[in-house]
Amino acid sequence: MVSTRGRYALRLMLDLAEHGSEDFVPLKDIAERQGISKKYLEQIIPTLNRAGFLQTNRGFQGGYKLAKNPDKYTVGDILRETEGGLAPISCLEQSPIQCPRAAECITLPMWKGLQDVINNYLNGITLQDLIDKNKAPNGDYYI
Amino acid sequence: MVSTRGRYALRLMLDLAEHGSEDFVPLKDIAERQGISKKYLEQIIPTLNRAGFLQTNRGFQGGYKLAKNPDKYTVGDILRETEGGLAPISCLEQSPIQCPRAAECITLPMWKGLQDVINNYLNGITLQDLIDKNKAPNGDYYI
DNA sequence: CTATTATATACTGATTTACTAGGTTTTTAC
DNA sequence: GTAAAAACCTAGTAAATCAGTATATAATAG
Repeated sequence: MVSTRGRYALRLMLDLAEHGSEDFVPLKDIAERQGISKKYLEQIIPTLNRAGFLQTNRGFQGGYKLAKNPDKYTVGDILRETEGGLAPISCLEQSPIQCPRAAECITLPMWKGLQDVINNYLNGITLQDLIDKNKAPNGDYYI
Repeated sequence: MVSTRGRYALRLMLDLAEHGSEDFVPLKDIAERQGISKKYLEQIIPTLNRAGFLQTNRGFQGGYKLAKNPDKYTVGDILRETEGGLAPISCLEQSPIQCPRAAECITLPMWKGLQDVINNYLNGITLQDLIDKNKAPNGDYYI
């Protein structure tokens, strides 16, 4: 289950993709448009920033803009960064796997398969894809 | 992220599939074989029971057995029951969706697609499939 | 009757989630 | 050079969830 952290980060990035082509966009504006607490976004954005996703300017008329074009960011990129990974079970959080049962675990390959299915899906969708809704008029994002 | 509840439930069901063809299997045995606290399994098993997955007998030589053959239970069935659903975000937990933003939400179809991808994958794997590891010799469970 | 099992309910410590609060630093307009 | 606007930093907190324990009751086989 992805938390508000990841979901808000995605909406923040989408907001920048839609509104921040030239000027820097202050967090205040994003918070208002998206209906999310600015204080909470302030806490989420350093993760995006440290990942090199953003350009920032401080002070008057400062704010944020995307470092690259919207088609260069996948949903998978953003969620992995802000959620701290997308492992479906805790065993798969570290690699190599620490669990002493790993060698004989009958369910492990199934979980790995699930992880692959999730990552493949999310890596196939960019911010630009989400904006160009016509790419999938019936809401069908299957790969 | 699926919790120990769902993972232990799956291992419990697999243990029954492997060891409980004729006799009733007591929880004590499952707990020992799987290295899981019996007390914790006692708390998880009523969910499986209420879902009609099990046959039970109390008292001496009592225990549990599967109500149907292992190929009749998918991983999706078991996880949805014990985890209380497999929605990737809280918005998708109820249907119809309650979120007032749903109509204009640009990310919602993407999340629905993720939910479908997850469910399709997990609905395609039965307990029997997990036991017959040779079905996927390289651990490749893709559909 | 007794040992063995399931079943039911309540409790608990630790962690995570979703925030809020308060402050400091940097930049710009005037 | 001052005021305002913004990013940036750190801490706190109420509620929920997680991962179990603990205790008691009910049914069954022999």
